[in-house]
Amino acid sequence: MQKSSNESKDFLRSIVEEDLKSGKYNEVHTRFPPEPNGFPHIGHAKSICINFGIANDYNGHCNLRMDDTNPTTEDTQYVEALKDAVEWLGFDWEGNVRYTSDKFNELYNYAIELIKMGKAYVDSASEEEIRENRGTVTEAGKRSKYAERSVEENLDLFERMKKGEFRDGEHILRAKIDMSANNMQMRDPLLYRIRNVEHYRTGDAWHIYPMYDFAHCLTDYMEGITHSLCTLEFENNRAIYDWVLETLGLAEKRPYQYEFARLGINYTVMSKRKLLELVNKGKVNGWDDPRLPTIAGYKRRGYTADSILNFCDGIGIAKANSMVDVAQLEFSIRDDLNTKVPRVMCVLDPLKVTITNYEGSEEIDASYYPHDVPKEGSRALPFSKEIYIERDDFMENPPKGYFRLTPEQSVRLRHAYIITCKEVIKDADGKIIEIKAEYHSNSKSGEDTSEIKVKSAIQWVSAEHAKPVEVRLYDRLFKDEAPEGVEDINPDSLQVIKDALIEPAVITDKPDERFQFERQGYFYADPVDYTDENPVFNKIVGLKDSWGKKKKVAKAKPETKKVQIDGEVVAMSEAEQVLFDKYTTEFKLNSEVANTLARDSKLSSFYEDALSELNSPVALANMVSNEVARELKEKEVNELKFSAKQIAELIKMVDDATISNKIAKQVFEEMLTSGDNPRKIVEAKGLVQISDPAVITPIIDEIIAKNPDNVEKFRAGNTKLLGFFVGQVLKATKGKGNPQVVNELVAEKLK
RNA sequence: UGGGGUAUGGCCAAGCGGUAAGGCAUCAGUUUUUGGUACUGACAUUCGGGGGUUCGAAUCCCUCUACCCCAUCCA
Repeated sequence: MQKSSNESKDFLRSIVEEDLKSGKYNEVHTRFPPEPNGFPHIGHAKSICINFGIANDYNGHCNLRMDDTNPTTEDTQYVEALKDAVEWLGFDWEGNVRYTSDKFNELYNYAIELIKMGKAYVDSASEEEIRENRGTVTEAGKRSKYAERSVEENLDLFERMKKGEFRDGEHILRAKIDMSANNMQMRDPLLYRIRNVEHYRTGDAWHIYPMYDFAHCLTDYMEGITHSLCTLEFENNRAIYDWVLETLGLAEKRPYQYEFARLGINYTVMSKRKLLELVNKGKVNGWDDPRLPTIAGYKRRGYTADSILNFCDGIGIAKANSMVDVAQLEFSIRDDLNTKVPRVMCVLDPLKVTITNYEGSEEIDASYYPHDVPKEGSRALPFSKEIYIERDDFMENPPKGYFRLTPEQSVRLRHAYIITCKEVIKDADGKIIEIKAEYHSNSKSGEDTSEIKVKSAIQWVSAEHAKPVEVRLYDRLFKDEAPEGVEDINPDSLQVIKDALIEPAVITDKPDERFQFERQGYFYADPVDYTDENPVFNKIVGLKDSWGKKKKVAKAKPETKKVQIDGEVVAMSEAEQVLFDKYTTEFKLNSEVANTLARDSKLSSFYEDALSELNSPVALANMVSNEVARELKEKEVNELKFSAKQIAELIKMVDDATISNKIAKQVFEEMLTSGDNPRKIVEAKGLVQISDPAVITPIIDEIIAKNPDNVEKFRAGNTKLLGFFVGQVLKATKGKGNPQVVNELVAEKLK
C-alpha cells in the first residue's frame, strides 16, 4: 500500500518516489541480497522490510538473491534459513530465488571485457605484497609491477586461472583504477581470486570466484535492479560500484546504490561472527535459541511475524548509527498479542491453599478473553477444595501498597470466589508451605453479592485438575547494554521451571499455541520440544509490571554533562591575513564574514569582482560569504551561471529597497538555474516589494481573523507565534511584503 | 593522520527559512475481577558547541567537537 504523500516517509522512499516521478525508471526493482553464510537476524529483517516493503509500496519487484561468491563459508542450510525468514515475514520473491553463482559465466565475460579494455590486470604479487603496496589511509599505494602486462598475457593468465592451473593465491585479477585514491577501495580493487574448492552450488566447475565489489553491481544490473539498498559500511564501495558499471558502459537503466544504517539493539549482539561464536561455544542451544536475535530464535520464542514487521516499521530508516531499545521490540510483541491471544492461568511457583469450608468441586465457565478484547470463547475451569496460588501472591508481612492475599486482606481468585486467609502453616525452617483459607460462597465471579471489596484478583489452579508443565523463562542474553562478547553474558538468561501447574483446558483443548498466562506474560508452546506428555512453554515476553517496577529502588544515574572542547583554528596565511585586515578595517566587515572571505580565494576574488561593480561592501560580503559560498563549495567560478556583476546588481536592488533580503534570496535561487539577469527576474515575476502599510494592514487583519486560536495563544504569552503570523502574511503577499514592515505591523496589531 | 558518513528529549525519528510531528520509555490520573489493556494529561524556550547572515535559523554560511566506516584474496 502506498503511503499518502503528506505522511512523512523515509529518505529511501523519497528517492524512489522521485525517480519514478522523473521517469528515471518505470518500475522499482529492489533485492534482498544476503550471503548464505549464517542465520538471518533481526537486522536482516529490517533489510527485508526495506527492500520488499519498498517494492510492495510502489508496485515493483524485489528479488531474493543469495550473494554466494565465497565458496569457503557458504552453505545450503543457510539459504534455507534465509528463504524461511523472508517467507515467514510474509514476503514473496516472485519466482525463483536468485543466485550470484548463476551469473558466474556472465561475470567472467565482463571480467574479460575489462581486461581487453586495459582496465583490469592479473597481479601475481603475494597477498602480503599487495597489502603493503596498498599504502595507508594517509599514504598513497604503489602499483604492482605486474600491472603493465599486455592484454594478451592477462587474458591468457586469467583463462588459466579459470582452468585451475594455479594454486590459491598465485594470481589475482585486479581493476586498474588509482593506487593513490583517497578512497582505499579504489586502490586497484581485487576482482577475482583463485579458490580451488567446491562451491555448494556450482561444485568444481570454477576455480576462480568473483569478489563482492565486482559481482554485486553487475548482478544488480543483470537482474534489472533499480535501487540497490545496503548498509552504511558500503558507502566507500559505492565508488567501485559506479566505476564497474560506467567502465563497462552499462549506463542504460543502471542501478544506483543507497545506504542506510544497520540495526542495533541493546543487550544483544548482531554480528555474524559473535552470533556464530555463541552457537559454536555452546553458550546458547543452536541458531534458534529463543534468546538469540535470529529470526529462527524469535520464531521459536513465539514472536509473531506481525510484531517483527511492526517493529521494523516503528524504528524508521535513516543514516545515523543507532541503538534501538529492546523495550521497543517488546512493545511490538505485547501490542500484537494483546488483542489476539487467549488468557489462561498458570502457576509458576505454587503455594498450596486449602479452602476449609469448601467441599467437592465444580466447573466454572471462564472466558478466554478479557472484556476489552472483542473475541469469543471460553473454557471449563475446575475449582475444588485444594488449589495452588503463586507464592508471590501471599505475604505475611506485606509492604504498603500490596494488593494481594495477606492475613488481613482478602483476595479474589480470578473467575471464582473471594477467599480470606485463616491460617499460615510453616515448616521447621519457617518457610510457608500452606495457607488455610475460607471462601465466601456468595462471592462467585459474575454473581457476587458479598459486597466484599478486594484489591486484586490472582491466578490459581485446582490441585486435583492442574497439569504439570515445563516453562522456560528467558531474560536478556547479555547483562551489558552494549555487550562486547561472551564475557558479558547474563548467567540468568534462561530459567527452566520443570513443575509449573497449568489449568487443564490449555493442554486438553489446545485453543491456541500462544497464550497470555494471566498477570505474567505471553507464552508459546515450544514448537520443538512440546509433547502431550511433556508440554513445554516458552516465555515470549512479560506483561508490563508497574508493581514490580515500583519495588525496585530507582538508582540515581550520575548526570555527566558533556564537556565541549574547542579545537584550535588553523592560522591564516600571511596573504589571507592581509585580506582579513583590509576587510575588517577598510570595509568594516564583521570578523566572521571577513574570515570566511579571506580564507577562501575563490570567494574573495568573487567578492572583489562584485565590489568593483558596486560600492556596497557589507551587503555584498554577506551575500557572497553566505549564498555564493554554498555554490562555490562544489563548483568553480566558471561553472556558475551567474556573475559577480549580476550579484552586484542584485544587491543594488536590495540597497535601494526595491526588493527585500528575502526576495533577493528568491531571485538568487532563480539566477542559479536560469542565469538570468536579476532585474529581469524581478520584473518578470513582479517581485517589487510592498512596503505600504495601507496595502499590508488589511492582509494582516484577514490573517488575524482566520487564526483566533493562535491570536489567543500569542496574547497568552506564546510570542513564538509572531513568526507564524509574519510567515502567513508574507505568504499571502507571495513573499513580496516587506518583512520588516510586516513584522512591525503584526506586532502592533497583536498587542 | 587522508577520504567517506552521522549528530534533534532516556531510546528511535519527522522536520528542508515562519507554532520543535509521531512511536517507545518514564511520571501522574481515570476505567478495570489481569498491578495487563484502553483512555487522559505531563515530558526539548530548544536541535553536538561557538560565531555569522536574516524581521525570523534545527533548517543557509563559517568554525570547532564527538562518534561510525575504509588499509580481508569477507560481504
